[in-house]
Amino acid sequence: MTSSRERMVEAAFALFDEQGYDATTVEEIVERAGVSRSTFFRAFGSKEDVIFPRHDDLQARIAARLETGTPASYRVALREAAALVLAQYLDEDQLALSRYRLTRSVPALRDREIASMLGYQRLFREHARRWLAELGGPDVDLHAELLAASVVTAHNVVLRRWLRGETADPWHEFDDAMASVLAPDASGPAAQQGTTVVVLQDDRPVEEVVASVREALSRPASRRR
Amino acid sequence: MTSSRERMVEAAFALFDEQGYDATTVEEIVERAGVSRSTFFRAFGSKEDVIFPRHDDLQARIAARLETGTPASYRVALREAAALVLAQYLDEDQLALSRYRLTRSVPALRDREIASMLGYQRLFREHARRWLAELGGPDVDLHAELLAASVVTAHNVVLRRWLRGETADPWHEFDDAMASVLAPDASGPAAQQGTTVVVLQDDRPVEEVVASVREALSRPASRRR
DNA sequence: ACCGCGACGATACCGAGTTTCAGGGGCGAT
DNA sequence: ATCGCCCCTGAAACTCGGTATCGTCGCGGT
Repeated sequence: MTSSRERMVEAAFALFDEQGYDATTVEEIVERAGVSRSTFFRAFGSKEDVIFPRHDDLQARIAARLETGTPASYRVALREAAALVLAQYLDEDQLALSRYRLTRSVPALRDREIASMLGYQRLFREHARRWLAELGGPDVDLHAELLAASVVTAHNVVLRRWLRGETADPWHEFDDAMASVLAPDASGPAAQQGTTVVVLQDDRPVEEVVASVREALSRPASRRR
Repeated sequence: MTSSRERMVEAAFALFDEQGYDATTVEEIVERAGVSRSTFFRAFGSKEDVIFPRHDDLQARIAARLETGTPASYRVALREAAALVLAQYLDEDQLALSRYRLTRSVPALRDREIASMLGYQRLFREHARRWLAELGGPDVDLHAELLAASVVTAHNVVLRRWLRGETADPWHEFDDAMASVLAPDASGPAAQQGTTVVVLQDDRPVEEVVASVREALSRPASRRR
């Protein structure tokens, strides 16, 4: 005996696959699932929510994991909390792939997924802020924000690769991505670019630089450096 | 003679301030603005869009500036593109503050603003990907993504501080934030003596650009823009 | 049997957004 | 001046997501 909630999720994804998200009404979903409109909105609150059936659950597990972190081990806490998200998607498998197709094609759903990711990022940020505050350092707010954004972004890159079928070993890529973001001696993404800024002039007189600029502007744009 | 578009924006913000976003219907807005419902939806497409009246315009300006970037000068391009966003908010002033109050209290609008920020971030990411690809280096995708996320996040921290009235000099904080995310290590001697000249846009008269360069070189490095 | 409670269904209603049709006012061409 | 064209506007009907209300059924506890 499948629960009516499961039947609604199943019916919804099937109909979205068949005729698209916008073209599918809640009326059709509840009809196929054999329930009433009231039941649908009681269970999911909105038509969009049925796309992310286990969102609340995941958010709670992330919060729980972050709660156990300490300033001394905050990198591990962030890494494992991000791993919870990846594990959830890998576990959902077909559901995650269907959702990916939908979020690619329907802007409203894409925005919705982004918002939920930012929800996770908010959890990361708040905990990072506390940890970094205890550790001390300059501009804790900015650093915590950047840390959370980097972790979530790195996770998303790996997740998206898996969703596109571009990787066979997402966990390995996840470890690498987390290492490049959370490595103790790395100060941020800019420090790892391995690129150099081109210094065009150093101690030439100002007027000489100005002359170079004027000359450069008279050349075709494609040749400018 | 104010345009009907302006009157609608004005009426909408006034009503949102008075009675909140959800409690205000489009009917009331158009009534105060003296236009019809049809006109409203023709001009803005949705009730949410009226909150971000110049969004399309800003997005276009960001894209235009990023187009002028080169691999050698990508940090400056990113920095100045981000500066466009901050400048837009500072310019809107009261409108930006009203919007901030709304986005804090109405989840739907918060999601909407996040989505538009991510729209900017997407522009940053795509251009960063191209630039980093030309420069070479490991995992261009990941680093382009992290770079874009870091720039946007750093910008948002400064913007939010200004919106909360926590800073009197947002441009100074912006410079610092961008430096901590974009600048190569500034402790080397080359960074102290060097002068980097980057021409981003060339639709201004040559002499005007030259004048800007001369003037900029006479100012302290941290204040250049 | 009685009660409480939680899940479900039916209905009415609100408001956002779309579609369609009907003016109406500039504006250049003849 | 008149005609035709086009763009902007208004009016009204319609779809559909989401909310609120109320009645019903099942089920365990007493």
